[in-house]
Amino acid sequence: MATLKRISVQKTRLADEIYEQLLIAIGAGDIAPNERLVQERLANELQVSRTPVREALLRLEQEGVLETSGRSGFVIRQISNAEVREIYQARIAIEGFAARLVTERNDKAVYEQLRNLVLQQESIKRVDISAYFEANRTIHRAIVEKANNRFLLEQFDSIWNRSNSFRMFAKIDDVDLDKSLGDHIPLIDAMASGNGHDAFEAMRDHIEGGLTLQMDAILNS
Amino acid sequence: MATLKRISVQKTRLADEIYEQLLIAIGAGDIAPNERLVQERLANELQVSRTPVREALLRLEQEGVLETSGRSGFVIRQISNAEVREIYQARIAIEGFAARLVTERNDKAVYEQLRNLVLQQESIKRVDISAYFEANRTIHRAIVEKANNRFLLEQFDSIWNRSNSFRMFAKIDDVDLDKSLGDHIPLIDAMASGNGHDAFEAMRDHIEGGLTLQMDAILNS
DNA sequence: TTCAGGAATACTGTATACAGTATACAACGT
DNA sequence: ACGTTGTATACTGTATACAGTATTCCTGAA
Repeated sequence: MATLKRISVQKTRLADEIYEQLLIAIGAGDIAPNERLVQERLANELQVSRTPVREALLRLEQEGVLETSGRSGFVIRQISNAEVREIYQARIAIEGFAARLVTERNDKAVYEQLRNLVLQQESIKRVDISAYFEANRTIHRAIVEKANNRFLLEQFDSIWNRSNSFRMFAKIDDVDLDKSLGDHIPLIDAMASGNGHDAFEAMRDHIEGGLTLQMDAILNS
Repeated sequence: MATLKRISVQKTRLADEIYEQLLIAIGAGDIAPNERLVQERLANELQVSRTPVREALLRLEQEGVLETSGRSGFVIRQISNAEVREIYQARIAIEGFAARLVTERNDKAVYEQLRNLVLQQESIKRVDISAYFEANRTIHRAIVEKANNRFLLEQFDSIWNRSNSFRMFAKIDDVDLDKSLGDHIPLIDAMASGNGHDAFEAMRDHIEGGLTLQMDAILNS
């Protein structure tokens, strides 16, 4: 008998779907910063019981997206300015080293794929902040993916999920975001130059540029 | 009226305690690699209900320590050789950059504190692998702590928890572990020399030395 | 002995029930 | 109006109940 493919079993837990939905809702700003996420209310809205809702909320709490507000439910965790700086710094550690690893692979095909992706993402219509955010995330994630290290990728996702919930770019002017998004080709070029250290420093400069924009926007708002 | 201290509220969830216990038990090797962790059995042993046990297991699954084994409970997730390499590589990203940050702070007092800690940890009686592991973890964690970045520290913990559950050093000879533990003072010296890049590379060399020991041990066993 | 088939079971995932405590509210006195 | 006290409520955390499916075990035929 021919070996048959296992039919997709969708061994999916409700908790996972709820987790995803909440993350998206938070990123889209559909949940107000002070809104209380109450298990029973969410369960009613989603037409499930409290159990999977609770599991999703606990996971988001664990990941630093939500925090428990005593006996009044969960709330989106607010990030201080100091934490914003630390997030960008941690990104340098991960994405900078990923850029170095990619460079040390020295595979021309990889650079071409990255360049194509950047061009494609830069050309999308950016109607809102979320679109900017996703384009940026897609580009940076692709670089980390090319480093072939699932732990670096995991940590990338972990840190970006938090930025997502903070709606990191919400305060930056469109014109600056546009400029920042256009900064990616030089980054790939630096990687393609072949020196791992230069690649790291290029990523570092790029991310620090983003941090500067972010902090200026916060201070001017 | 005198201001009274808030009595310790211990707003602790059972799930958190169970999580800690399981992590310790796994690290100590008290749970066999193929042992099935069944919710109801654990609940009976711990004299609690399935709910907090399940929450702890789900968290450990999420963190990559356990994996679900279909309808036969949870099992310790085995790590492939490729993943071992990736773990060490991710450590270079995080701990290397942390070393650079510490060096760029250029605070003499910090180096002294680190040196004292290293001397203290190197002198402990090492009765078993776990003691080695913890001494090593303590030293490296202290360095990351000095970088003053809670996200780097979080990622450090995340990755070391996995190593712990993998019983990372279990196969390495005592004599090699001894030598490796003695390698930390030169590392601090390199940081104290004041150049951030050198600090990064020193940490990189140090961690890659550990990787070599690890891989040799695996291949010879 | 080995394999197929089917019943029993073991375990998960989800729903519901219960207990306890912080929070909100209302009533009262000042 | 304002604060204080008692009471109701809302919400969490934990326990238990239920449903469904993979896994195991047993039986019997080849």
